[in-house]
Amino acid sequence: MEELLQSVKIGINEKIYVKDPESSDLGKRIVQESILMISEMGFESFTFKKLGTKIGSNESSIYRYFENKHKLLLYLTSWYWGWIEYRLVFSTNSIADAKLKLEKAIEIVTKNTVEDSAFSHINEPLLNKIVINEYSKSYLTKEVDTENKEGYFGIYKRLVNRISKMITNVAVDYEYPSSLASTILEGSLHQHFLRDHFSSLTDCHEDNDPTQYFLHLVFTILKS
Amino acid sequence: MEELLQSVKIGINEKIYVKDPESSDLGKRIVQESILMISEMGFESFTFKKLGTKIGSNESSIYRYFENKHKLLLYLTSWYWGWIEYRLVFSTNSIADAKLKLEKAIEIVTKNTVEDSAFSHINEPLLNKIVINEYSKSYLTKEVDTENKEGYFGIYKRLVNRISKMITNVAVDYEYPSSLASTILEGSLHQHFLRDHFSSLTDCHEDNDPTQYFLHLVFTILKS
DNA sequence: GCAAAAATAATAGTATTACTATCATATCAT
DNA sequence: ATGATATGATAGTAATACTATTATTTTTGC
Repeated sequence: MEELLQSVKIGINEKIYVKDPESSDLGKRIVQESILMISEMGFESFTFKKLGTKIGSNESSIYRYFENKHKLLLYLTSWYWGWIEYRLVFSTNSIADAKLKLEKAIEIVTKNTVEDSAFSHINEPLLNKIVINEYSKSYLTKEVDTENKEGYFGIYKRLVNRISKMITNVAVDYEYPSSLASTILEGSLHQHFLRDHFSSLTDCHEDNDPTQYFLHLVFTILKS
Repeated sequence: MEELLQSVKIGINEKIYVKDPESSDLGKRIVQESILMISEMGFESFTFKKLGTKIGSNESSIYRYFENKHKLLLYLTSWYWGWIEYRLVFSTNSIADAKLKLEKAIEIVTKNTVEDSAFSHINEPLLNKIVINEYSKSYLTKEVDTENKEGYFGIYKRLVNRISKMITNVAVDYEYPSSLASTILEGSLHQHFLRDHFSSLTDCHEDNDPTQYFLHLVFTILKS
């Protein structure tokens, strides 16, 4: 299993990058360091110039991998969702019972992220922080529709649809499986954010985490 | 009632602006035109220079009202939530039944916005678009915690808490009233966004709007 | 082991942004 | 009429988000 995982590569829409960062050492350093920098200083303060200095490389070299920092964010978040999807498929595949399957899926999607040794240059917990703090910015733009047509959000959409189908498998008559699936994904990021910055707006704290909240919410709805 | 409304002013944290835009003609034009421009071109493309040109005024004059465009966004979104809160309090005040009260609140908070003649320089439907597309950007920053301490998000927090209390009044034993309230507010904006740009990720379309989805969701949960 | 190709680095330059500062002019209140 | 306040015009700055060009390394194919 460990060995199997080591050969897995998260497949990302090739239009998102100019040159595949997985294909070279510099590329991997760009990805690795950008995760550290963005999680530390936030997406707006992050620049290719700063990243170049940090990795001892040149600004112009980074542009050979990504057109701009928006594309880099799309790359990082796509990778994250691809990784979540992979883990979701992997862990739910063998579960026959629809309810248990959905339960597992919700756990994977809403739990706080732990490190995965299979991808050594990627710090998953920090990437998770980035997704919580920055993911919305990748689609709340004037270019969403064109970028969506280009398939830049493909992995995320596939993930929502997987969960939507799992919901339908638990309750065929439920009228809002896609809305509920997207609420789980987006809402979970939001609850994590509230826990960190607006604790009075959430009941998710130490024991009561977003996973508990959404498990209760989803299964109460689908029971009826 | 019409006359009563005409004298209402949405109270916004004074630290958000340098000079109250409601206090002058130029200020009102700044607010009025910025709503049109931001909703049309998006927040990132919008600049004070462009706004100055549009209203036949000077960039430097706009800086006398708002420190920067981030503060202007805080102002506009605070106004929006203040206006929603006002309408929510106004229309639920006379309702004695807790369930009907919450139902009304959810309607006000999740429905698509219609124009309000009481505030002539503010185009509420366009402001609603701005909130859907840009609100997250106002708090997904490195400065959230300091700005939160300054009270910049006070109106929004009060609104979430009002709904949270209404939830508790319907179901005392429900464990996640604040999380559910924040899910309704944030989730509703998200479902509106998905309807406009990622229709495959939502079941909210013409007839099935976010209001229906959340009414069903909330009352199913609180029933049990 | 060497030449060609590919990758990376260095440098310079551009338009735009997000301001700040200063000074001039217009309006308004007493 | 005077002084205060609001607004406008102009200029300037540092940083950003790039593009373009040329130089230097590194890789690779034979």
